[in-house]
Parts: sequence; structure tokens; C-alpha cells
Amino acid sequence: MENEDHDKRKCPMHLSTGECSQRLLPVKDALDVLSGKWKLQIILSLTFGKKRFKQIQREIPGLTPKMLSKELKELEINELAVRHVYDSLPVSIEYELTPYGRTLQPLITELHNWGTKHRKRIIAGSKKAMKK
Amino acid sequence: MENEDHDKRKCPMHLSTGECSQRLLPVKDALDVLSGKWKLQIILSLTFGKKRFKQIQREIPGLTPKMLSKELKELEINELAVRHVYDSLPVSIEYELTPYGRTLQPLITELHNWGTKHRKRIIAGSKKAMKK
DNA sequence: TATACCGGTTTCCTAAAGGAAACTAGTACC
DNA sequence: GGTACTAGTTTCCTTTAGGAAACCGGTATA
Repeated sequence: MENEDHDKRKCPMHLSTGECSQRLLPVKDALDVLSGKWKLQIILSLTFGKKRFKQIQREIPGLTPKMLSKELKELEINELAVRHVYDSLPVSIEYELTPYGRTLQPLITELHNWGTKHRKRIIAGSKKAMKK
Repeated sequence: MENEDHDKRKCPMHLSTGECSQRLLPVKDALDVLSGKWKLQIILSLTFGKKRFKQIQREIPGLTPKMLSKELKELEINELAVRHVYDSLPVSIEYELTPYGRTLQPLITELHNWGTKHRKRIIAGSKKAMKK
């Protein structure tokens, strides 16, 4: 009547519920640091190189100075980005990914790849909807 | 006095501000679908195979039925997951990733990889802090 | 009949996220 | 002196996310 999976409370592939929970921990940790509407976009922007505050803001449409300031601080706290102050006149300030921040590159790349395909799918879908 | 990057409002690597914004679009799209505290964890859980409602809930500590229900609906709307109703007695219901949902696998893998390293870093960091 | 499981829904509530706009201080340009 | 740019901060406000707990109908089990 019921198959094995149901009774034994197991994930298929022979993982117990507890083992599955274990596997979720690293994902949760990653998500904690990367959460927020803008963080990943800011990181992506910084993967192209050092940036000034206003430059980042210009690149990310809709991003307010308040949010940018807040998110940059969080990136600094998590050691993903650094703030450089050059004491030229006027002082110029640049943000840069740390080496640790750069370890996010493969993840960002995947996000970008998937996003690109997904974007095509959405656009194709909305065109279909238009025809109806 | 100022270097080229500042004046010409360019990203390093010869991308203009507009070009940078363009590159951010796919990431924004991906984020739209994957946002929410639980979505990626639910997807990860489903990468291990079909799951029942309570089974998912048991695997993800802290996840309430309300949130699970909501997130699953969004996954369905975005065609990342399907809801199967088996008319056995009692009816059993299972959730499964769609083929499209499975295209998230590389992304999830990267998230898991990075999360694993990050988790080690956090734990190492907190141990250091303890010694002080 | 009582209890427990499944797959949720509903209500009520709070905390956090986030937007808009104004404002600051310093420099520079004209 | 007036305007504009940089790098933010501050205030006020609205929206949303999300948690807790109760509840629902159906089935099974003792």
C-alpha cells in the first residue's frame, strides 16, 4: 500500500531526514551572508573591478544610497569587500572584493548563467501570452 | 590627477556603466525566482528526490507549514516544481522538481560548495574569538 | 471514541526590509 | 556666489516577510 520511502521517513537516495538536514546547513550559511535584494548584484558589479560608490549606484538601477551603504557595510563585516580611502584631494573612495569575496566567482557565474537562460524563458513565455 | 576610470565612468575591463547594468539583469531575474528564506533549501531538498509535505518540513528545521505551502506554490508557478496527487487511499501527495527545476543543480552545487567553505571559516573564526 | 498522522489554511501579530526625500560636509568648476 | 559632484547619513514611512498558534477535513490506529 505504501512504498518504502513513506514508511521509513527517508529521502530517496538513502539519506535519512537528519542527513538531509545536515546537507542544508551550508546552503543556509551561504544564504545568510548573501541575503538582501542587492548584495549579489553589488558583488557581481565588483567582480568587474574596483568601483566608487556612485559608480555602483549608477550601474544598479533602483539602488538607493541608503541601501548601498548598508549592503556595503555588511559585505565589509563579512570580509567579502574592502573600502579603500585614497587621500588624494578630493579623497576618492573605492570598493573592492577581497580575495575571499572573489571565491564567490563560480557561484556568481552560475547565477548569471542560469539567469540568462531563465530570462530567455520568461521573455519567450510573455511573447506567447501576447499572441493569445 | 584622476585616472581614466573615474573620468570616463567606466567599469575597469572596459565595460561602460550601461554594459554593467545589462550584465546585472540576468542575476536580478534569477534572484526574483529564488528569493525567500526557504526556497533554495526546499529546492535542495527536492534534488534528493520526490518528497511529501511533512517530509520536507521535517528536513528543514524552523520551516512552518505556512511558509512551506507558500514557497511550494511559488515554485509551482515558476515551473520549478510539480505537485503530484496519487489517488491512493489515503491520498498521498508528492512534490518533485521539474526538468527545468533540475537545471538549477549546478547553481545549488556551487551554493553548497561555497557554503561549506564559508561554514568552516565561520567556525574557525568563532574559535579564534573564543581564545582571546 | 480518543488519538495521531497528513496536507494544508487562517488569523493575528511583529520585526525587518526597503523606498523617498531631505540633508550634510567637502571639493571643484565657472 | 551659485551650481554640481562625491559619499554618504538621517528621518519618516509603507510594505513585506515571516513566525506562532489554532484550526480544518480526511484517514488510520488502538
